[in-house]
Amino acid sequence: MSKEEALTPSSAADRVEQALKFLEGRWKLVILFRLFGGKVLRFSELEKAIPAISQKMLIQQLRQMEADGIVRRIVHHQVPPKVEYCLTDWGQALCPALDALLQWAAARERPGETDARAQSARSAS
Amino acid sequence: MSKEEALTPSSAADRVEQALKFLEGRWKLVILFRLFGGKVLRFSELEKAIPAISQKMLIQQLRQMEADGIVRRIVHHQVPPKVEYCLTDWGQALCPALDALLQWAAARERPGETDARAQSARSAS
DNA sequence: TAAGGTACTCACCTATGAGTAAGGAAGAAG
DNA sequence: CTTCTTCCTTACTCATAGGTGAGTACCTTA
Repeated sequence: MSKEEALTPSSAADRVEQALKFLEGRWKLVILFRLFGGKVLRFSELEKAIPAISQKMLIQQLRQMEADGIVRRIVHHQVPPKVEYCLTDWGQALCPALDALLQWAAARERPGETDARAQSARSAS
Repeated sequence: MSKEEALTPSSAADRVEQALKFLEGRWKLVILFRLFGGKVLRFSELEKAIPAISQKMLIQQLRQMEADGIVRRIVHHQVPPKVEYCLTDWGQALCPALDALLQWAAARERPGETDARAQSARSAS
């Protein structure tokens, strides 16, 4: 509200698209929600928690999220290998944003939730 | 906060994915931001406002958004055809959700914005 | 009759993401 | 020396979203 007043429709759309890129990917959200709340899971635990995912996809999505700074990867140099994953602070910070999205979706077909004015002009046939 | 306590990680991820489906599509957000603020534009105006889009893509995205209940289509039965598009109330209600997303994205690489505690466990090498 | 603008449709092509199947490093256990 | 577990990689196929370019229906103007 205080520093950006010169955002055109295009630039705003661009930024949102950039933000959404972090969430794109068939399994990112599933992983995210498994890790919300400060949970720390190892690779095999995630595999068990998400039966439908393949190892390749799991690691691919995890790596992308790690590169994006959403999840943190903790390697324990043991044998057999042990690698744990958890959210970064920034990853945790997604919670309110996703919540806003959920509330928006929940307001579908439920008039008078966001603002009470009825929709006036309908079709000037 | 009051009615849904039984949402598993999977179901929550599912709902967010459902919500994000409404925004998926190369041009949806661009169109959305052109229409935010109660603006009413006709087809040719949208075409001019978004030069990179083709007619097919424009109409495709508009139709999907109309079917989703995000935009309203107003047909004037004139003789050069005139069709106008604007957002529904629900479409307008997307604003705060997208704003939350933007704020989250803006918090990247800026520590101490959401919560001030430093990240403790780093890598148990 | 012909040209032209507006909103829209259709047939086709391609780049990308998702998926499957298989294999590999690196020791510990036997 | 073989086998086991765990995490991860590589090679390949496939479905789909996105994109191009052309065409259509309608009526006006000249």
